[in-house]
Amino acid sequence: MDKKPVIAPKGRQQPRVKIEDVARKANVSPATVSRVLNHPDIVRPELRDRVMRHINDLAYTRDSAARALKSGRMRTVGVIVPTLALGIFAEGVEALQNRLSESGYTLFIANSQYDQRREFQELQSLIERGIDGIVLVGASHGRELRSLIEQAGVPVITTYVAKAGGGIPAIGIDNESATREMTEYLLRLGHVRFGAIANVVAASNDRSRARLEGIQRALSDAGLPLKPTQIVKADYSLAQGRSALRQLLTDHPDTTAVICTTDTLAIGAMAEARKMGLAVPATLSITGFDDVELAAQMDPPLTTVSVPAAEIGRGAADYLINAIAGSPVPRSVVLPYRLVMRSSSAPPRPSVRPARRGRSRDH
Amino acid sequence: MDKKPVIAPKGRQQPRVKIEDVARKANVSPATVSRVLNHPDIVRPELRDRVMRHINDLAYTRDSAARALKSGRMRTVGVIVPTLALGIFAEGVEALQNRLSESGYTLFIANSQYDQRREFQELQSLIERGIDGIVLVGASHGRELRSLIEQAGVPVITTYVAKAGGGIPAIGIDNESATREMTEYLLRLGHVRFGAIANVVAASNDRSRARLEGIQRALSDAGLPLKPTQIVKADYSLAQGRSALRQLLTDHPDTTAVICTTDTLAIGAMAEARKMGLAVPATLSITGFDDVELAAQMDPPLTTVSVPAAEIGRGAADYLINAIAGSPVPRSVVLPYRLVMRSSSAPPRPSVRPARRGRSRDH
DNA sequence: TTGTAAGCGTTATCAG
DNA sequence: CTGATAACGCTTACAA
Repeated sequence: MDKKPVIAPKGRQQPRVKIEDVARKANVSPATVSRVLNHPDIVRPELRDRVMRHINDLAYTRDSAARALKSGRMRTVGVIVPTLALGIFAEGVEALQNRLSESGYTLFIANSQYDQRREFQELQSLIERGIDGIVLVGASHGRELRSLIEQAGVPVITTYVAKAGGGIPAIGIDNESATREMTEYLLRLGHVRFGAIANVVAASNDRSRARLEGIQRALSDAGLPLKPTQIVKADYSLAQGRSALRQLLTDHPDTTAVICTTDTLAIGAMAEARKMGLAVPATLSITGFDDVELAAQMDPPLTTVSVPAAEIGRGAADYLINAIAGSPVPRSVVLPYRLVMRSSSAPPRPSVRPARRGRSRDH
Repeated sequence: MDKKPVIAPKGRQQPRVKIEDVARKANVSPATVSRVLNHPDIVRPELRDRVMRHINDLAYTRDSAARALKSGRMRTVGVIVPTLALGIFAEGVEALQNRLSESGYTLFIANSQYDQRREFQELQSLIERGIDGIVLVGASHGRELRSLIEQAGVPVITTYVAKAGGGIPAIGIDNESATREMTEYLLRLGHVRFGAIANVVAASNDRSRARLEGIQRALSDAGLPLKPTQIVKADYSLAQGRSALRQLLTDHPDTTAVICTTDTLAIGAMAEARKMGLAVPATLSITGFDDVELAAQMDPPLTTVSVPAAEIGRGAADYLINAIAGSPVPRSVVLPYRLVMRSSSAPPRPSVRPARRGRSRDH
């Protein structure tokens, strides 16, 4: 009896079963075995069954490297997300993988940490791997990357945005329009002193940039353009949501509505508001973006924009599967977002103004 | 002279640059080009540089299928997680991918939705893809799956647990010991009426099962064994944390400490406690597990167990890289967890009991 | 140090 | 309907 050493044995295990082994056992040629697997309908049923039995007996599976070499197709798709730490991307990737898996594709994953150089490198590595399709996130991609894609001649789709430059097809939502609507909703409630917290620190985060533009545009159109100090830039952490709110209220203590470009920031802002003793929404309305699971469970529940991440993932999978097969595909797919009005937003308190203020009358 | 057949490989655009093209341009043999790429040190520098120039000129990259076929190595690793929706897994996958990428490996990802059958199928598909290593999650894997792994002869490691059955190496924490410590801490604070909320609904969630056992064992050892109604089973959603707390307090209104097997459940429980008007921690102590980003930002901040997810991901990558290379590898790696005492836990209020009691003297 | 040539396992073509 | 055979693009003995 051999005692298991702490050290893994270096030796290669028993050689893989190959098509020839099956052929020999079944007394047919390798070609026939191949046909049984790839075109069962052109093999005499009786023979087909016999071969199949041997295939199962030997637990034979085709070598994917050899298949890929022969056919030029890997049946593999790659995705590069900025990070998996954001639930919204994780959800999209999960849906993408599930749909691809149903169609016999396998998914390579990589992350760029919001760094365009890293994105390029990871993509290069994936292309060298011979992937048949590429899923990216966002609209901002260097022209270097676009020419890499072009040269590789691999179908690509970018996600979470409604359109992208360089002729790259996209599937996602119109981020700018979503925040514009959200802002208009707050305007209708009667707000006039706004603040925005936007995670536009990462150069490549065009989603948040578009969202910020939506806010700015709506407010400009309403004759209430945001001053630079009314916009606090942050990364995507909860803690930055807190400090951003604090800074915003230091500069503009009379703000009544804060629009955040992600739920994470909004949740941080709500936490800070609570700590500062500000009632949400009585004193301050706060809104987010993404509709993460927690949003609905906050106290008060967070008003936000729901992003159909799973649908984006599935749509990207379908797009690529069709494109790879040479089937016709749409140029772009704009998915609907959904404004979810919850209790973190309300009309501003009428009595907020400077001077001494009497007791609030509304409750 | 064999001209290229009229029927080009379906769908391929301009034929790929191959090693022979580079060789011709550089006036060397294909073997030399190959050596420049794979063993640069054994090629005369001058020649090497010339070849390199042509490689760059033509933007040549090796066909990975052909390489894999020849070498029997795909330089590819696969991971199967229950879901990416849990930040803890997303974080681990991200770290895993980053480390693998540094070593020239690419990561296939799949998810099982906590379903052992799906896990088996996904693994089968990955193995057919010729992956060189496998990362799994948790200790519970059917013997069918284990024999599949054995037969494939591919290195494997399972994560987030300290040990697994079937001789599978593991990297992770001792979940049972962690909750035992947490429970003992609450006992030391003076709690005697406990409740547990555990996401043990998914049959394959052995992490939470182990955590629950840790709680039970500590309480049994303290002579305070949990009754079945003191244990509420849930899935891993925030909403279930809410309803679980409500149910627990319906059955045992005098509970002073609730131990949850995940932060998500704990956060749900805290939300519900607030809604019910129960002060945390004054009336009720609540603890979680995972130390997600939000835990520290809660009000009050959540006492929890910090799980080194990134370290687990990196460790799994290193393990596989070594195992694939035939280097010695440890049988298992137990990583330290960290109890993070925050303000959601405190001694029970002395005045909860029936009969009158003197004022507490300790403060 | 560089070139030649033999496969790696599969599948498509063509002949039987 | 089935069998022999020639690639697919690359790496690595082995030869020069």
